[in-house]
Amino acid sequence: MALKYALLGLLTKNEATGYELNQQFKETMIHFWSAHHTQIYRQLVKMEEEGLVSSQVVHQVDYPDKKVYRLEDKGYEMLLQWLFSKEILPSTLKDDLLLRVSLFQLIPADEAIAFLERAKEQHMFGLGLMEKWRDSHFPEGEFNQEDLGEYLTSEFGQRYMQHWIEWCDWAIQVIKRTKEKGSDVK
Amino acid sequence: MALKYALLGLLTKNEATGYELNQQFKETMIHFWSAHHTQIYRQLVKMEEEGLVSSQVVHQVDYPDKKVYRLEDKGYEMLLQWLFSKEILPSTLKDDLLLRVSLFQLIPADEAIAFLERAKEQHMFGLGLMEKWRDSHFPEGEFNQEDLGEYLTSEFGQRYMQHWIEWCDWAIQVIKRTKEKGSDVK
DNA sequence: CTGTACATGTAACGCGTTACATGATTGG
DNA sequence: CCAATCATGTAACGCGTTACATGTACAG
Repeated sequence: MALKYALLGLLTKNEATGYELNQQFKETMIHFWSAHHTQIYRQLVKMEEEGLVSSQVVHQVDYPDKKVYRLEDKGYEMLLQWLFSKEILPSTLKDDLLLRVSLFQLIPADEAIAFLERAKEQHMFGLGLMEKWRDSHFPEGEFNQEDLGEYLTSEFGQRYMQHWIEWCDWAIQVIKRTKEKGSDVK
Repeated sequence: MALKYALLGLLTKNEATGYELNQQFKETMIHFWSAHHTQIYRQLVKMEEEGLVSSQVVHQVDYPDKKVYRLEDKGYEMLLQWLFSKEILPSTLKDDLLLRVSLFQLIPADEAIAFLERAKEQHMFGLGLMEKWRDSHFPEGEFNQEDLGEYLTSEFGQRYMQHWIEWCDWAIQVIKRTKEKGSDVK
């Protein structure tokens, strides 16, 4: 159900095509969400059937026609209701990389360390992108009231990346220490 | 595909019933994964068809019969192949709570603060559970080589909770500050 | 007498992922 | 000439969630 609210939320800022909504997902929601364009198109069709959004086809000369979606009152009401009423459940992770980490006892220590070092690089790269994004959107940490949500979640994303990187360093040290102790561990 | 590997991974430790695998998910994989028992039963049937695991029905007198699954060589090989070969992609979050945070500009500041305070409590509760679990499984931070993966991922889970809690404190302060400045923000 | 744990599932539906399809314009 | 970008989708399949179904034993 949450993709629906994500799309309604984006449409509170501007009317947009499915394509543009997909771009916005990749750009701003990367901090805490992801969605494929196929999901977005599917969801938009459903939401129009339910009367939450409406669409208008815009003819273009040099480009293919596009379909612009606009938020309807019913959609806005549903969004606000969700924002106020839904209960708060602790968030759960679901992470492929950590699943592999949880089985590190099955592979050699060197493999495990190499894995963590590559994972660290990936997250450092991600952090770099987020920092750049924040600098261009909120220079000097300044933000407008209408961007409050984005400001808060982008900080979350950045801290999450830092947490990952720090944990990688910690985990690498742990494995190196158990390696030194050698076979007398266990 | 990942649930398959999670189950194969658990079965490297011991043979188990679907019920027990579900318990183990809730207990140890809570740090980075979740799965419903219905998924687990469905996946086990498929894995048996593929010859990755085998099962044996054990009759019981006072309880219903149970079906014990055991890892087969083919399953173990597939698991190791996955552990070694699959490329490393940066992890992506998907979090309902953050989706709501990203729309905080649509609700009053007091509501937003109340939301964050409840979210903080939830994560403090989660942290407490994880700390208890770690103390009982790894007293004094000691662990056996065969538990390396669990040791590393449970640290990740704990740090993740701490990161959440710290971010909540930060976000609450940000909102309080914009509230003070009042209408001259924007 | 009620709820919880044990133990295993089916059915229905919705979300997530991958592959495929089409076809124009612009930049290197 | 090739790749990328703009723009919109269908189809197939697998994963995730919720509701329902069945029946016993034990603790409070």
